[in-house]
Amino acid sequence: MARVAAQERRADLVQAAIKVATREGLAATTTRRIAQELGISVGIVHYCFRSKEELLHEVIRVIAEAQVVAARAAIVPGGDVASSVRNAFFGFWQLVEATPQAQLLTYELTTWALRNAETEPLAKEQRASQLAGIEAILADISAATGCEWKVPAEQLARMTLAITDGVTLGWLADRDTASAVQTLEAFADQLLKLAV
Amino acid sequence: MARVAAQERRADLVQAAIKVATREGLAATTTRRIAQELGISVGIVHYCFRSKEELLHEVIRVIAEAQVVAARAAIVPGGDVASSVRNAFFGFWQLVEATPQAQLLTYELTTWALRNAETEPLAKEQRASQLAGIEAILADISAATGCEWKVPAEQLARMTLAITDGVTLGWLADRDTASAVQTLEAFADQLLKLAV
DNA sequence: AAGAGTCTTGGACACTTGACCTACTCCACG
DNA sequence: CGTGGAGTAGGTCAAGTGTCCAAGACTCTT
Repeated sequence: MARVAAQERRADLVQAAIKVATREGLAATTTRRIAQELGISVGIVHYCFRSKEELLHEVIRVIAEAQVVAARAAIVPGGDVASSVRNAFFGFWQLVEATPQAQLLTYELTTWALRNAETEPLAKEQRASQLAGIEAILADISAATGCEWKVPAEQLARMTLAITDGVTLGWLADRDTASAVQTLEAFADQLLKLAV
Repeated sequence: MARVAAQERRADLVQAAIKVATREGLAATTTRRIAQELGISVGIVHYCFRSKEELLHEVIRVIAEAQVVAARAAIVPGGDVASSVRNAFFGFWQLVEATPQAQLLTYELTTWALRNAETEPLAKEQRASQLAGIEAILADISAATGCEWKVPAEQLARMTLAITDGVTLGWLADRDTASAVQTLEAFADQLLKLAV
């Protein structure tokens, strides 16, 4: 295999792990399977990472970052509050529909992280970055449209995250897109009533 | 070990599996560990169930039923719409706070079921029964207080499930009870505006 | 009491897992 | 050059997994 710097290999391994986990599930994501994805030998995994767990830590961090970036890029700036909020939800939903397996993976990673004490902080971290991302979007909308929120941005972010998480999880199970979008729109309307 | 009828043993095994999975996580729930929980030999698991998967199918069904029963038992009859809705949310939240690991298990089971084609219907079934349970609760409230809902009960149920799922998942990560309750209350208020 | 049918046992099986090891190849630098 | 260390290949390891089986033990019917 081509010679690659260890640090670059680490990034490659993280990406390979994400690919495999997205496609086949977290349970099927073994060190062998990850190495196979890159066409390299298993030994490299333990040369680049102290353990498989350390690799998964990195996976969670990378995904959390990517989520925030993707969500923020999805919103279309400009327009009034109503269309901004709707656009934000719509952008988010496009992401979900385009990458259902990736969404499922985030839930798998969350439950995995929550199951033992040492990885639990990662779940908190992941959630904190999600909330921060949403708060940033709300601030964007507020700045772009000159509106204010009746409730603190922090609480608004928590409500939004609960909604998106809940709707996504439900849709992953029943795949009823029409209902999911309808629910999302209903919540968007409710949210708009909190704008001044 | 004491001689037990196969059908009874099946129920015992399901309960043992739930105990182990709740306490130690779905990944740690092996056939050996389940048998150990009952103090019986591993062979019995495959004497009573065709496979471990069949056992987990049963686990999902039993848990889904229990959830609905618990949620429905939470509402206090009598009183106005506002207190009924609040009571329902409050009762649900008490269950979550009392059994965080059990809630985590439901998410683990959902992601597990969604990961392969043959168990996927179970995830749908689980969700359908949750929705049906919430619809029943909404109907109860409607009947008891003589109120009507501005939107179809089905959509209302979907919104409620999204909220409870989202808030629960978030709380499992950050354990910020005050914020979770606040978010739940905010949603309850929004929901009340849909009552006539 | 004898037998049939129902449960239980403990071990064996084929396989996968994460971890680790050693011999090797290659490249940059002195 | 040539040498040392970074990077690789491929294999081994013990411990785990779900599944299966033969043999025994219990309980009811005849």
